[in-house]
Amino acid sequence: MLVMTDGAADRSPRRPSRAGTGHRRSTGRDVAELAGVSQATVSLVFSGKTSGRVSAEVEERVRHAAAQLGYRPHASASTLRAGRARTVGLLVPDITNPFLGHVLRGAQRAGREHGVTVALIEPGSERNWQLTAMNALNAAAIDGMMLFAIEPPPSAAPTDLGPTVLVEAVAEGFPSVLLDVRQGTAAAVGYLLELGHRRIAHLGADLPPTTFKARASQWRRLLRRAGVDATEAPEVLAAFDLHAARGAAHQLLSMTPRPTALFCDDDLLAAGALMAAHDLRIPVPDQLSIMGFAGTLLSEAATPQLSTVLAPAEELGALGLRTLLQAMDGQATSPEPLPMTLVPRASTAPPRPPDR
Amino acid sequence: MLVMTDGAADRSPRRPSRAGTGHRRSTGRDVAELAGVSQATVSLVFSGKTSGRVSAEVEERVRHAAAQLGYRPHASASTLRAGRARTVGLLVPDITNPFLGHVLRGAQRAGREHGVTVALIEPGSERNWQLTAMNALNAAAIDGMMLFAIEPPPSAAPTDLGPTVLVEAVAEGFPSVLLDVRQGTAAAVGYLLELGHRRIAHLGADLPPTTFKARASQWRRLLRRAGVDATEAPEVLAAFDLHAARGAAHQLLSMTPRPTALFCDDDLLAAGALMAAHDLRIPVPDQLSIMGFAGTLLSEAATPQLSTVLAPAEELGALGLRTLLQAMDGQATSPEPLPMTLVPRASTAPPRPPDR
DNA sequence: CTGAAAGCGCTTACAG
DNA sequence: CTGAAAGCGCTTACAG
Repeated sequence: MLVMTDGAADRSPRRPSRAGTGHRRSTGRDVAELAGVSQATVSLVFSGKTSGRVSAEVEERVRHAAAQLGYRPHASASTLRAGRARTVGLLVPDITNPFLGHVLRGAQRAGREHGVTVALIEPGSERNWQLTAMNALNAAAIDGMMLFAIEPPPSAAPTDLGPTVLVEAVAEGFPSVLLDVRQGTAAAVGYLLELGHRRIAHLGADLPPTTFKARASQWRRLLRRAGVDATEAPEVLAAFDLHAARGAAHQLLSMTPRPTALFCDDDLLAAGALMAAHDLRIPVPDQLSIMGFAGTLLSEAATPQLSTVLAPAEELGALGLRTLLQAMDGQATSPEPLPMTLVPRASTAPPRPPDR
Repeated sequence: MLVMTDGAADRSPRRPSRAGTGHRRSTGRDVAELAGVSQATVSLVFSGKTSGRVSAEVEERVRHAAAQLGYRPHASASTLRAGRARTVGLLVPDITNPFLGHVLRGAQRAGREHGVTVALIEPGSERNWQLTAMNALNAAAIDGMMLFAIEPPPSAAPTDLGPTVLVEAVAEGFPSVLLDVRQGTAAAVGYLLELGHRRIAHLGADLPPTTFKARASQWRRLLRRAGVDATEAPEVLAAFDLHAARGAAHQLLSMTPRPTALFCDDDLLAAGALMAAHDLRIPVPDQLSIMGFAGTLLSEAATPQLSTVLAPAEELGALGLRTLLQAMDGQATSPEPLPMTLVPRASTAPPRPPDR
């Protein structure tokens, strides 16, 4: 049996080493020695700045030596010297949001192409996200950040925060990356209208980001244009969780005359509405159509499967990252909003004429 | 309008500065100057090593000066000098797994107490997770890692990888943090038996981690002990996604005699089973009981809501982190597995006597 | 095309 | 209880 001593021998003042692993990390100097070049050349090779500086033959020698030693540049040394971390933060209000995984994945994939790492940050217990963000920025742990469905307070000027891009949120002076929620809402509500529904109620999310306001106003506009009166098409807002949505849907479904369709701000809310319909023994889609929004796993897993409007989540994350990279270069421009796709499934059908 | 120039003036060779923010980050030296102490004292204050080294009065002065300047220690400088990143990696096979958000949250909260950050790493496009992990470790970006539901290949010795803890996975020589899956399975299957079911089929996940094997063997053991023959209680394995689960459940539900209950390895698989029951017009729970496993959002959002066994996800993450911290100190011990909790909901009921 | 050297902002053993 | 100084491993302008 091998007993790993970590003690006396390792306590030399100037030579900190990774605990427990036994072997010392190799450095650029080690690689340089083995390859017979200077340490600067090694650095050039690993930062991809060889063109016109290092010959192909020397580069090959360096890479070979590095592979032999299992060398990777020390991220912190590089950050410290170069003044950038090549890491950006993705600040989210709730890590457990099912949509998020795909946004993060898209951002990470796009980041990988540019040598940038995406760190997921949930402000959580700290007082507020702005503090968290400033801390990360001041600690030089990140070079910039994406705020997902969080709006900066009006007091926060873009220059206070360092390079920042809003994803599914809007604020004066910040570049935004958005879904085309108006078009998505038009697709969803238009589809319900085409099926023959008129009493299309709205189960909305009671959250500040404008992405939700846009759904509401567009829904209202389309119904008005179709000649549906506001009294026929009620609206209830719910907190962004299953149980609040279930309660709000109960309200909507107790109205007389009862809505024949529910347009929900998110799949999560639609899942809550499905629970309410089940509670009240209202068959879906025979007596009630339910439309989700987002196209998460939840819309597929629901019974019946939810008709929804699919958001290109990975693309949103990737576009967010690319826009942030531009903002870090001082070129902050908001790209075109990303189109959404209607996905008709089993939770929607033409309205049935009332039985009585 | 303010035009932010980033150019000439900033191009001095020795003085890299954060782009676009206008103001230079303040350093420990700035704080020291303002507080009238040495830079070393500032460092002592911020690394919490003041006791018996810095007087309360001086500490207060330093903190005040730091607050005025908005100072935060430079994370990379600290990492470089101290030889540890105070960051650990959480390696996961699939970022979008709904269970994961809670595990990560638990790990992050526990980490915060120890000044440790948890970075979420999805190996994704890279060749394999081991490469990703070694890269992160070699780049000194992380000090250790948790592998969530991933088993290291038999060839990987614990010493190759640096400090590593397995979460919901087991391998020779690595400390493991586990759910008490045997107890959870006993709760689930015991509950179905008590309801009066005998033909309890198993819809299993076709994945390597032993956590799944444990469910299968425990299910089989309990049925055998209850006198239920293997032919009465069939088993089908499915890939870990909704559609595979749906297909596998179709298989189980086409058998004669049909199982009266399905014990599923995860809520996701149970949701697929629910879809299959719906496809086949088998009412749940009247003609078929379905048990999930995990207690994710999916089990709540399903219609009917899924009876399940709740895994303490946040606690699992927190315990994983604490165990990793111990492993980094050379004290690698596997804690007791975490108990799971039966949550009876609407997808289970006593079996109905066959109609014919 | 390559090398020598400065210095990023910290931490820490040591001297006082 | 406090300060001066070394050095972690890089990147980069400059000299050759």
